[in-house]
Amino acid sequence: MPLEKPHTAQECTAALGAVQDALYAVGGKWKLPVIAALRDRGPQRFNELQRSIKGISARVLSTELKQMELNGFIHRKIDTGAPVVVTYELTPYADTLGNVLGALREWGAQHRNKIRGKITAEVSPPF
Amino acid sequence: MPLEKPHTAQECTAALGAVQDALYAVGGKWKLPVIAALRDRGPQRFNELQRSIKGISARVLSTELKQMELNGFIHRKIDTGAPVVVTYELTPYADTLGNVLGALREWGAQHRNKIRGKITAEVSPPF
DNA sequence: GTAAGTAGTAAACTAAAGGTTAGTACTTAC
DNA sequence: GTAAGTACTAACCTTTAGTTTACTACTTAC
Repeated sequence: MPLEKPHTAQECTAALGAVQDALYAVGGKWKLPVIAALRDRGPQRFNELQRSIKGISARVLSTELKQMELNGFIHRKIDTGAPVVVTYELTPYADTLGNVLGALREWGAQHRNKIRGKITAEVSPPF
Repeated sequence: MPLEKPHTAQECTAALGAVQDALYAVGGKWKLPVIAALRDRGPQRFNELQRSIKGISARVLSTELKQMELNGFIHRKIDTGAPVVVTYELTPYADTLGNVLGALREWGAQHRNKIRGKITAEVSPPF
């Protein structure tokens, strides 16, 4: 069952809203690549991060980082020494996405196979 | 860990792609409301469905239904009797979204509380 | 025959997301 | 002092998502 069956209309609306909030938090083109870059290359500075994530522009990186900071996924660390150094890093809170991303990845992988299978099945038989 | 740590760059890219495919399949403004409407009101005809989902236009409903049919979530049943009757219904495959939607709803609900808590905490102390 | 319903599609629009180019203010290396 | 780097922001443009309004072709009830 897609969403456990809620009993009241309020519960149903709340469940829908919660799912949509979650989708919004990880949705868009670049949030996952940002998380992935920080996860497997560690904390990075702005330009470093831009180079890590192929194709992202400074403008978009900047806005994504701000949203993700608001959502608590990212910490913007400022060292106010001789040259100010700004470093972005994942917070422990970002780890709470584990289940969500795990479920999405698993379902997505299976779905990809299913769709590919369908196309191959429709096209291949006579060959 | 957000995404179990893959060992190769290929695995990492594949995992990211899978997550993005999944997000695409359930993303957008209306796919979840459509699923919810069919889930709790049962199979419905086009205009019926449009009335069930407050605010959706015929054009958008039409395109959402087509995409969801391609993804295998929905079956378009045609009874070619005296008046042709078209009915939309969820397929068993739509149920495979259970884990994904469950994880999203749970995380989303918790996140909503966290964010609300933060704002209240920031604003309320002196009062 | 006309009013209302079914199952949509077409054309034109607005809004939101994202991309491109350029520029700021500052620092460090040569 | 000039070239290159850091950490961005501003202005503008394109693309995509979603909305609005109207329309078709067909059926059923009165």
